[in-house]
Amino acid sequence: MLDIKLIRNQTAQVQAALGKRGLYDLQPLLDLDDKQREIEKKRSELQAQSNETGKAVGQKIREGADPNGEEVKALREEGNRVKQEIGALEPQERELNAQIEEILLTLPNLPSDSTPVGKSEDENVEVRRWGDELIPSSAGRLPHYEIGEKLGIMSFERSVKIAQSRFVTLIGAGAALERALISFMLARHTHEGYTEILPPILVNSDSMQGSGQLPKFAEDGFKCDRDDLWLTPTAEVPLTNYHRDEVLTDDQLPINYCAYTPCFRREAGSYGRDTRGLIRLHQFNKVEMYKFVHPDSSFAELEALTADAEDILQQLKLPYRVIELCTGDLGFGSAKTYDLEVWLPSAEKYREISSCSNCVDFQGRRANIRFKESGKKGTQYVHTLNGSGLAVGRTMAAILENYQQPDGSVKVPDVLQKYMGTDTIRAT
RNA sequence: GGAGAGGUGGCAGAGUGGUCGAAUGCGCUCGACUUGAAAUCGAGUGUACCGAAAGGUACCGUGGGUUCGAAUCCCACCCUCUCCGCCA
Repeated sequence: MLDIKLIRNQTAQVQAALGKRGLYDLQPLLDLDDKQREIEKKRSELQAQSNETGKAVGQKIREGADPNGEEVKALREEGNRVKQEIGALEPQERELNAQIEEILLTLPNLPSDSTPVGKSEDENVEVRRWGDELIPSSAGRLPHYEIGEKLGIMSFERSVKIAQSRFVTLIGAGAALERALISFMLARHTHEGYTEILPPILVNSDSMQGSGQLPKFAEDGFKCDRDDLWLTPTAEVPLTNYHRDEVLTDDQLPINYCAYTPCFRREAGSYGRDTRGLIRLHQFNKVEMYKFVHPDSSFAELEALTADAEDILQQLKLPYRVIELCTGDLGFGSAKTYDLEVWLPSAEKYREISSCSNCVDFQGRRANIRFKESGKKGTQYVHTLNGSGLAVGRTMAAILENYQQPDGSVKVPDVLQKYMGTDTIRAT
């Protein structure tokens, strides 16, 4: 959520920054804000008057005036009159506040100054590449889902029977590889100072709003209607809301969390795309990293977070590149985002496997997460960052394709062998 | 699912219609004492909104209601805890 004060006082700058993402007209919001403040001012003056009257009644009675006498009665009537005036203003103010809130909740974050300006993903900027020399020749490379089915370690057909399309069932070494990846990633992150969290993966609507999925992206989520609970689309949701409505102290920051969770997404609007394989499923596993940090350090923390995600790919020896998203492709809550894209030989393409974002104070304001700086008055909103470290299914896909061998087997990456108890996956 | 208890400031815990944003204790900050620390003593210490400021307003789980006036009374809802049932 954007700061209404910022919008009010620096309208031109905010308008320009939003303009880089698309078209947003702030004028209706500003008009509502003007009206709201005018009414609030009036109402609070009347309220003061009413408080005075109330006090006067108490005063008189304590001084021995007849509670039913003329003097007190006159004051009561005065009180009633003021109360009526207030009663007329209150619904107006409530309505205005609701409208303002509604607009604020649908405005995306401002892109950072350093974010490249562009309309679509075509204008994203490649920042760096790693592991070019590891890219295998693509001759004879099968797509991961064919490898998986040949090895007997994944089944899409049976998953349709159990659930529907866009689900996978992993079998034997496939299940073990998924589990190995989760363990490996968590071990790496906890070793580097991230505290492991295993949160609820059903979350309420307040949580979905706090991290930015609601109200705008209700279509994308799976919901349990009877309970007002949603299946988490990402661990970012429970992790953000873990500290919702809290006031932290500056010596607690930065807070680093990592979490493994299943993630659930409808993937509405992508019906024709990635219909086969592990790339786009309704349910997938992800290890997420999340930071609550001091505003002064959030952009440096984004570099660190991205490096933490990259380290997983480097340890797995998977070639990848780092993309900085342009303003037109930036996520709703993000001010600056790096995507990590891993090389998929069968497609001869890089595919997104991680997204690392600095949301600055956007989620902090939505979820009301503040911190107190010792020696300073008042509170400030924390800055939050999130990054996949990594999407597990896509990592599995990348391993199967990059590590496949001429005989049809798949070599297990060195760092995973101790988790798998084997160095090769073969058809059984 | 059934029965009961309860939700007050960073924490603990008073407060059952008026001067209560809220006693007291702990914690925290500053000061005094001390070589330093502890202990002790003194002062201070919530958040948000409006306002240039003075100041004003709101907030005692949430939302309504009664009243000139509500933490306190009434209604609804939410949540937590205990016991019973069920259950991995």
